[in-house]
Amino acid sequence: MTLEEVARRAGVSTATVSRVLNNAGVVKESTRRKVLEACRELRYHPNLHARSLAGGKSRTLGMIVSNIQNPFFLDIFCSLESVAFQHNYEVVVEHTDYRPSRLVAAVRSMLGRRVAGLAVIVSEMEPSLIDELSASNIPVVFYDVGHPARNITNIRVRYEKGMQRTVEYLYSLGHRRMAFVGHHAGLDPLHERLRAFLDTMGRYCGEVRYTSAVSSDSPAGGRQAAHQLLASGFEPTAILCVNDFMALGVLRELRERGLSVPGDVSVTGFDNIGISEFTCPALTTVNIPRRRIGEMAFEILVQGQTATANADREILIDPELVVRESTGPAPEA
Amino acid sequence: MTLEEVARRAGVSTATVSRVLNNAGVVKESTRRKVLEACRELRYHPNLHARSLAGGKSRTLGMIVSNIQNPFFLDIFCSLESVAFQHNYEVVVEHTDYRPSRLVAAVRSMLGRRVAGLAVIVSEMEPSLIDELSASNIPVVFYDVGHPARNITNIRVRYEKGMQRTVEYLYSLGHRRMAFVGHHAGLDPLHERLRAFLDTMGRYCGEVRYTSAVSSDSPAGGRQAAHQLLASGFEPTAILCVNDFMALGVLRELRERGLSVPGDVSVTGFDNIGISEFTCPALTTVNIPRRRIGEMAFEILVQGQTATANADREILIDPELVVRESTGPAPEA
DNA sequence: TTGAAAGCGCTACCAC
DNA sequence: GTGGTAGCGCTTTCAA
Repeated sequence: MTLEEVARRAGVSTATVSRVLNNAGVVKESTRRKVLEACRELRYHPNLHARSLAGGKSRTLGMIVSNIQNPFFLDIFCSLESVAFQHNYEVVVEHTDYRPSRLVAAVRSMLGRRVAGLAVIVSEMEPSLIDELSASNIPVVFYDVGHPARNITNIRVRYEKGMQRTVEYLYSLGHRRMAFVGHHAGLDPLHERLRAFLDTMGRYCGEVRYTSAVSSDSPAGGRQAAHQLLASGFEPTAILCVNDFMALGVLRELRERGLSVPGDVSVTGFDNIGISEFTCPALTTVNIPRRRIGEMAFEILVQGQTATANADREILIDPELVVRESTGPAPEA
Repeated sequence: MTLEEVARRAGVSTATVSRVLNNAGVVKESTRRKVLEACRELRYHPNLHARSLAGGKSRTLGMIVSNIQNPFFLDIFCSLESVAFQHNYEVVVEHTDYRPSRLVAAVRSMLGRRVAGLAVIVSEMEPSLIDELSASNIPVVFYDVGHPARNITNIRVRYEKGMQRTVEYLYSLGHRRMAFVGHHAGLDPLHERLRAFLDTMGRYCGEVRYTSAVSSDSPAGGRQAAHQLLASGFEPTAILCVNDFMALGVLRELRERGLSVPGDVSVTGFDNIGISEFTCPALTTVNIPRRRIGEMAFEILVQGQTATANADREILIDPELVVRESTGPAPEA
């Protein structure tokens, strides 16, 4: 089914059909009606590839995330998608499973689609990408990774701040043995969270003992990490998780072991995903404004042509601690 | 950046560049190298729209879901995506927010993309769609809704079975006051779950009292529904949720109210999503094999050309009860 | 208000 | 092995 067949059926030219379908130019009401009817009868669906090719422009945004199963990423996607939808854009999402090679492939694929803008919300990185993207000339938003450039805006969260506040808070509650649960040790931005943890620990040198464990980014991973942690004999009074998703599993493992939270062990997450409020006990965490990040991404990608000052090319977010029920005084305090 | 520029730079024809890029036909190793280098230097990314247009075929599958935030849908997407990826296909996903109008738009959009196959995993429906899709001639898989047709395969879960087993199980534990928590009362397949509940209730006529509440498909919705339920004065000893996602909220509300699960109230979900195992207490639910559904969808869409018998066009899944910790004897039993 | 026709960037077929 | 070239289905001037 093509434009031409519709045109023939309606007894007009393809140009006219195109005008009708795009509400462009002026078309006599009667012909418009004829065209629309022909479309219906023929069950015509315009070929979007042809449209993009001919039109040269695109109303599609791309988004790449590390792990779409983690609500943190999913929420940002939904937020972006929602604003985009309101503005008559669509967004296609791809995920990398934290693998740099898949990141590269995903970026290529997005560039091949000629997306109008690309949001890269990932934890892994491949240095060559920033050159490739910067050369591509399409608006790009990086979250967590990458560097600002002509067409690249950076959004990053000050993890150190969040981590620091969390540690200070726990310290003030008397905790002196803390453990960090993370995932994918090799990745930079995650390393950043771990480093933030270690740095903060450094300040209490001697005073606070600590360790860390690593597994996959999932509740099951969190559970496994907690298991490992507990089996090691190190008896933390507080476990800080790299994110809420893993914290779910940590909570579960603790319960399984008969340890009460926060009675025996305090637990903190990071991100403040929706379900962190529905865990038992409700999770103390660090809020990252995912909705806002999605909205910002849209603004930057679509309306960002205005702001060209490189000064605006880096956006910093200060996360804030959200105290709920999973943290309390250290047992021995 | 176009094929032609690459060809010029490499000193060959566009045909040759195309061959190299698609590993098609035979190309001398030296020219192949030249072409590849030109691509690299020029940072060339083939225009996928042009490719689809010219090639006529597509390695993209489409998937439409009602609520991508609900892990049930997300899991099926991930499963499909994963098999697809292994076979060098991609899948684009769109979500409808349970709105028939968005379903129609999503289908149109997918048809416009000329996807190689379409999986429609939704709870809402628009009757005209099945005609439209059946005319489109692309392989389609419907889950829960729609009817089999020449190019349409149906996967459906026998909710009645799952619901029935759940009710029987609860009944055997002494429960005589049950409540159903659902969402989007108007939708057919959901109605189906509710009806399954009501039907089963009917069997115990007089013996079991029951009611139901409705809210949005989210933990917050579940919480609200539970709130409403409890405020009504009806004191259920068991709450059956339309899915696990909402059950999360129900569990939370109960805890908030100081009601113990399963001591005071038993709770069941449906779907057996990953986190249902991580709730507190772990959720008794009905398993729906999401991974398998995603895999089946792929097989049907991509390899399904073989099976043409209409007999194969409907696949039934019997869900099974997974008993965990959120259910127990009725308090007064 | 409408039509003719020149591309958009690529694939695929047919020559050489 | 490689090049020429006719489309793929649509948008978009430019004329009429």
